[in-house]
Amino acid sequence: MATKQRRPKLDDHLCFAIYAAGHAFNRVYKPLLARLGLTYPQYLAMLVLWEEEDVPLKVIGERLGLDSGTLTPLLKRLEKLGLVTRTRDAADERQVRIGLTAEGRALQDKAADIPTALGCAMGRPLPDIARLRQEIAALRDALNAAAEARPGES
Amino acid sequence: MATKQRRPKLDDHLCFAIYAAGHAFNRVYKPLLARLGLTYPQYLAMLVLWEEEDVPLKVIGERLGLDSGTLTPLLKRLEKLGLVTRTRDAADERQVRIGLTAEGRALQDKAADIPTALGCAMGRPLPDIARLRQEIAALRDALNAAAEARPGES
DNA sequence: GTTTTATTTATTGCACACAATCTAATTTTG
DNA sequence: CAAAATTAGATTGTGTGCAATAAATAAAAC
Repeated sequence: MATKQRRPKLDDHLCFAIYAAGHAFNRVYKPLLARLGLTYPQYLAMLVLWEEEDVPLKVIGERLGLDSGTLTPLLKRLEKLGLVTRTRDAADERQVRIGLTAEGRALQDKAADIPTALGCAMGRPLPDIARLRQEIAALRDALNAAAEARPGES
Repeated sequence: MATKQRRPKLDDHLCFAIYAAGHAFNRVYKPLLARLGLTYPQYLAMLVLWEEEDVPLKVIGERLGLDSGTLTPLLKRLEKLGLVTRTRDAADERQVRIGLTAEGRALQDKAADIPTALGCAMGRPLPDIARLRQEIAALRDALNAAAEARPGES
């Protein structure tokens, strides 16, 4: 009687918990990132580039799970902000390689305190966070595999 | 040396795990909801209304964590689909009460198999899911409290 | 070497998501 | 009761997200 619920309510849904947590993260990040002039997805793109510069757009898309319809305008905005460069690859002119400007590289230092601020906002011990992150990553992989395998089969 | 990492990489971020898991959920839901003619946020709004009809827009906003700028057009689309009604409250004309049409109520049956499909896609035992959901809900509350308390303080 | 096929990016259109602003209606205050 | 403050929605503008399409280039097949 506790389980076997026919019509799950909104708050029983794991998907909604994730959805709402994503919004909550955004609310915490927004004022912190506003000082850098970045949105959250732009910050994620910068995280990729701070790990490795001069990568094709496609690689950023694979890392973030976003396609060119999202990334093309996003990266153009970062270019307009003077943080990244967009250049056609000379060897394969289909590819657009995304590089960092000096200003884009320098921004990493200004962003250095953000992870600390987020750690405080989450208010839980680090090992807890790490475990949760792994569980959610595994969940994401299972969902992506299911979406890939049977798109819409019930 | 294992901890105390100065510059966390993308995949170390819990926020990114949540962000990517949200996209993954959406990819699984999309083909399932397409058969009902709904998007995922529209489905969430219907979940609220299936719990309680004839509620003000504001109540839906509080349950989902969305504001009128998002909900007004979303509910107008649901109205155009013939699933909900939007009527000014006679007692307080500032409020728009959202009700269900017969068709909107009937849609609940057509959506009955979706939670099962999602359970399969997640591929983990139910108690596992429930615990994860609670942990993420607690995280969301902590983040929202932090965003509320100090908007942008580092 | 030319035709076909596949890959990569860009573009367009639709639907969120949220800040800021506006309007109308209600409640509070004096 | 009248003025001020609050509240509920709507509107506008910016920025994702993704499907579908187009365009350009490279690789493969013949």
